[in-house]
This record gives sequence, structure tokens and C-alpha cells, in this order.
Amino acid sequence: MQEQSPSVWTRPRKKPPALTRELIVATAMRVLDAEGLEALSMRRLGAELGTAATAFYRHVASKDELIELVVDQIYAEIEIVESDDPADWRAPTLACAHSLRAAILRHPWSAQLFGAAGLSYLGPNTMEKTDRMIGVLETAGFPLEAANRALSTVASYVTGVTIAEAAALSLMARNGLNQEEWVELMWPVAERAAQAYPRLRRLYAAQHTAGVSVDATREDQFSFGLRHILNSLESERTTA
Amino acid sequence: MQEQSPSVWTRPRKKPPALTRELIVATAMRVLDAEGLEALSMRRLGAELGTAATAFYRHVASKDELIELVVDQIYAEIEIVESDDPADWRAPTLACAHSLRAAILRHPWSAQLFGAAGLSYLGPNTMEKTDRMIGVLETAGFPLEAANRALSTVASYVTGVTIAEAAALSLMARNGLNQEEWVELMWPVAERAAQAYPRLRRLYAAQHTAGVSVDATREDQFSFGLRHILNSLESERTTA
DNA sequence: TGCCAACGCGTACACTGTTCGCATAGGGTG
DNA sequence: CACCCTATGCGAACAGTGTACGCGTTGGCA
Repeated sequence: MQEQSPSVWTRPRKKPPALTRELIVATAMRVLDAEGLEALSMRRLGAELGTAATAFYRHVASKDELIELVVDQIYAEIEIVESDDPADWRAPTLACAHSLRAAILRHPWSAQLFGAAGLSYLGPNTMEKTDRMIGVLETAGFPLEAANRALSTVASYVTGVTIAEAAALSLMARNGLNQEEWVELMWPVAERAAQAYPRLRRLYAAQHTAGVSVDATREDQFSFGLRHILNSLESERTTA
Repeated sequence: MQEQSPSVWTRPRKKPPALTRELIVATAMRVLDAEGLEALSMRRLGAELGTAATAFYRHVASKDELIELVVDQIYAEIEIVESDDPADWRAPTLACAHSLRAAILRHPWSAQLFGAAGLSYLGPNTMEKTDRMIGVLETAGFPLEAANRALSTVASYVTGVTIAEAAALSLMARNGLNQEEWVELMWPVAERAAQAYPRLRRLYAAQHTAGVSVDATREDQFSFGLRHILNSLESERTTA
């Protein structure tokens, strides 16, 4: 229905082949966002673009490669802000961390892929963002390898926390429930399962009476850990 | 061939049904460790146990449930040591973190499952270890919810780091290469890909001339971040 | 004009998880 | 002892998966 122009291609010569890596990746992303990882099959993607399932293999080596491309695309959404003060590494790092978290939560299906991502560390977007953040840390006084270590530490924390969040989110989406319905459904199960474990029982009871807002809690917990990590990383910086 | 006795069943009455949840999970684990996640199909599992693929559905609701059981089994391998000094929370937490990392690396295929683990937080082994660690932190002076937050922070970091490591390990295993062969194969690719990114180029060059031992580096990096996180968490403790 | 590479399609294959009905075997009850 | 009834495993079948292969078409270049 939409007659939109292809708008982006790598080399502006020859005819536009109606199927492009960019178009395929974008469409895959749309399906994934709308219906989750399990919904994405080559035949489904073909139906979405009005082509056969096998058409994509002219542009993409395999479904695995397609998925690597899609995952790398997530990194394109990360915004890196460079502070005016070259010594200020905390603000950019915090922003980057929150941006990465937000990007993953925007595409919760990606949680299931981080553990499988083979070479995706070499994806262009991944590398570009990594490079720029290392640059920020370096100009703020971190030696090169320390900057790499620091960034890697932060990134591991962010993905670790966020994968867990996204997994829950993705599960909710698969069952077509919003957050409230989900906790309402799962709380009794969790509480009953916790009966055998004294600390967990007390913890759940306390959280129940407090009536936690799950969203805010998760955000707080994320910031909590992140702040602590940054505090600690400060010591690795050669305060010139 | 092996005529080993069933050795473990939940209820010691009636006849031993030749297929048990425990046996199924253990066999699945064996296949996974030997050949990775993709190799585990119901038919393959059937071949392993000399049964049809459909036999398992009497003992397990679905393949997903089987996988949740297997993942929870990983947590059974975590060792929790309680220090003599009740105020010492660092040693047990460090030990637990290293134990979790080791357990995941012992079963690298699990990396691909952490993002999908739906209710596995409610697995018995998962809950037991969590409960005990919260206990350790609480007796060391953390208020209940702070203990939970702290443990959660550490766990997120550990899984975040280790998933990335395990993903690489699992990829190597799938291609039947050891670590040396792998770096030898991938290094030129990575180095070439990094040409466009100044900081990464310098970083790789530096690491190349230094001749890093990948194993030691990863272990160091893990301990580095972990130590920093524990340092920071200390402040959450009410030093009674 | 003729060629040739790029592209998309249809078919086919080997697999996957799972459902359903059937055979069987063994313990509990009469 | 005879019966039943439940638990268990099996075989066939189904819908759906990724992808290899060969065929037509088509558009740009010599």
C-alpha cells in the first residue's frame, strides 16, 4: 500500500532491486517488535514483503546473519552525548548506559539473542558506539586499556540487568498481558513458591505490603547499581 | 550398555518407570554439554535413552519446561560458603559470584537461555541459593531489601559478563575449535574490522603486541569489576 | 543486438515440537 | 485368583521450520 521510495541504498547505481539488506532488516525489526522472536520466520518475512521465503538468501547468508544484523541495528539507537567538560566522563557514561537499557527494552525480544550473538561484537554500529565511548573515557583521563575495561564492566552490568528485565517484558508480551495483569497473575505463584525459603518469604511479604511499583523499582535498582559501579571506576582514572 | 541403577527417585514406591524427571534432565544436560543447544531435540534425547521422542511428554509438559529444569539445575552447582565471621559478607559473595560464573562456563549453552528464562527464577535451586545468600548478607548487616538489591546487582553483573564469555565459548565449541585456534582465526578479522575506528585499532594493536592470554584477561576483568561493585555495596550496609 | 550477471520463485528435503489413539504391563481391590 | 484401571511408552501424523537447487526473467553493458 505505501508507495514509499527505497530512500536508502548502499550504491546508487543500477536498478533498485526491490529487496535490500536495509529493507529486510527493517521489516524483520518491525515483525519482531510487533510479534516477538518466535513469529519471525523466513516465510513470514516473505509474506510481509510480498516475496517468497527464499528470496532473502540473495541478500543475506542465513537467518543467523539476518539476526546479527538486526541485533547490531539496536546499537544504532544508542545516543552518545559528549560533555562540554572533557574531564566529565560520568554524564556521558550514565547517558550511554541508560540509552542502551532503553534500546534493549524497546526491543525486548533481543534478550534472547545476546547469549547467541557470535560475531555481533564486530557489527559496525556496535563498534562505532564502543569506539566513541572509549574516546570519551580516554579524554577524561583513563588509559586506553583501562577505558576498555571500564566500558566493558559497565556494558556487562547494563546487559545483565536489562536482559532479565526484557525477558520478563517479552514473556508478558507473548501472553498478551500488561504489567499489572502479569504481577496479579504471578504474585500468588511466587509467594507460594517462596514459602519454603524464610528470607524470600519475608522479602515478598514486605514488598507486598509496600505495594511496590515494579517499573520505578526496576529503574531505581538499575540506577543504584550503575552509580555504584561508576563510583568505583573513578579510581581507575589517572586524575592528571 | 551401562546397567546402572536408577539411584534416585522422588517416591520409592511402585515400579521404577525407567523414565524419570531426574534422568531426563540429567541426560539432556549430558547432550547439551557434549554437543550444544542446537543438538538437543526430543528425538535425539529419545535416541539417547532408547525411547521414542514422545515418551517424555508423560514426565515433562513441553520442551520449554524441560529447559527450565535444566537451567535450574545449573544453580544446583553453586557452592555457598558461609564465613566464620558473621560480619564478613565479601568472601561468601565473592565465592558465590565465582561459583556462578564457573557453573555457567561449565555449561556455555546456557548463555542462550538466560534471556528466555521465564519463570526459572522460581526454580527450587535458584530460590534456595538466593535465599541463602540473602541470609548471609542480612546477618552481615544489610537490611533485607538492601540485601536483595545488593545480591541482584552482583548477580546481574555476573550473568552479564559471563553470558558474553559463554557465548564465545559456545561458538568455539560449535565450530570445534579450541581457544588458540579461535583467536588465530578471528584476530585478523577483528583487526581489519577495527581499522575504521581509531580507538579500537590502537586497542587491538596494543593487545596484540602484549600477546594477551585471553583466559587470564577475562578472569582478571571479571574480578576487577566484581571487586569494584563489592567496594561500592559496602556503603549500603548498616555497620551496626 | 546479444550476452551475462543479478534476482526472485517453486519445489523439495530433512528436521522440528507436539497431539492423539492404541497397546501393554503392573499394582490394588474384589 | 480375576478383575480393572491407571500409568506409561509407542507409532503415525501434522503443521511448520531453514535452506539448497534449478529455472525463468530482466535490465545494464559491450
